[in-house]
Amino acid sequence: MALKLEDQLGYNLNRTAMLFRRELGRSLKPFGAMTPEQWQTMNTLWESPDGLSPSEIRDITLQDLPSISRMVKRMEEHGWVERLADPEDRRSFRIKLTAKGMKLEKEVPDRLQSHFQSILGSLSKKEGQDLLSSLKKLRTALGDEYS
Amino acid sequence: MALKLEDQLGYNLNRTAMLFRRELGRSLKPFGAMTPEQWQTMNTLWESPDGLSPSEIRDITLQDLPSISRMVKRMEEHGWVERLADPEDRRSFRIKLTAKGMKLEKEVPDRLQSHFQSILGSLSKKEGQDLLSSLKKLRTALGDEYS
DNA sequence: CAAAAAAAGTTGTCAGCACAACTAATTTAT
DNA sequence: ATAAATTAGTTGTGCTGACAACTTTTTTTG
Repeated sequence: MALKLEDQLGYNLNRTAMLFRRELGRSLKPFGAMTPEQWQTMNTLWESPDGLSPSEIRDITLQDLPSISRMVKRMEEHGWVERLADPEDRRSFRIKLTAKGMKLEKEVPDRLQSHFQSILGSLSKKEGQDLLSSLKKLRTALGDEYS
Repeated sequence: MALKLEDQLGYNLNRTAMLFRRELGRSLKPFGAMTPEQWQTMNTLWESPDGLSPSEIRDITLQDLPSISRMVKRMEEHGWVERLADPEDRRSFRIKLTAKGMKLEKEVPDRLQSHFQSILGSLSKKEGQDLLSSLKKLRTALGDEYS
């Protein structure tokens, strides 16, 4: 190919995301076997007092429904969430945090945030903004529609 | 959190990479059930006439050795590659393309390349360069050392 | 209103990531 | 030179991504 692998966007995008996920997973290890995907889901739930349906989680996190279905089962077993019937649609249900799940919000993110901020701190403010803007453009080109 | 999810770098990075991989997988579908990871591996092999060891593939693609071990088995079954003893190190071996595997280089990438170039074309030349540069900085911050 | 189409989840299967535990071979140290 | 440490790869397990097939419920059509 014309371009060296090291200078291809797709390669760097994928590699950076993999490293990021790996680092997140390892940082999460001390906190009760929470996976990156579970952490992402917990994050969305911490911001959603009314709970979320599996479909809503899918739209936010891009996980597929089968994975969410099985992940929620595990999160229930951990006691972080519970499934409540959706009064409006009997096909669906609401996933809501338990008291235990809510407590995790205070315990987990603090150290994580400082850790990842130091990583993102390797970029200047402008670089960060430009990166964000470019990623959003790529998302649009990849057919991702967002608000 | 202070930042909306939609404006977090990690979120956008992960989401863009997932969309990219998904799109690649779907584009690859017509070509004999090749997965994105297998395609990435084939790409490195097309540029390595002497073959690669599993460890070398790991360094290039960031896949882990267990996955590579099992992936190579499948690629052998497809008849794309073969495993040859490494005369220098009996623990290792060389993975080399078969004639069938080499032929795939001409058949697959053409349409793929134009497809993904149109996606990457949503960024200007400068945006692409800046994106690349920022991703490399993040890689470094994430402990990835590269030439 | 009844039939058809669409949507929400679940389950099964295959592929990949991460990690642990293991074997075999090579390198380093004593 | 032998013992210890390291390296290369494999196998097993749990979790996730993608897709197909399926059930149940809701929405749309005729």
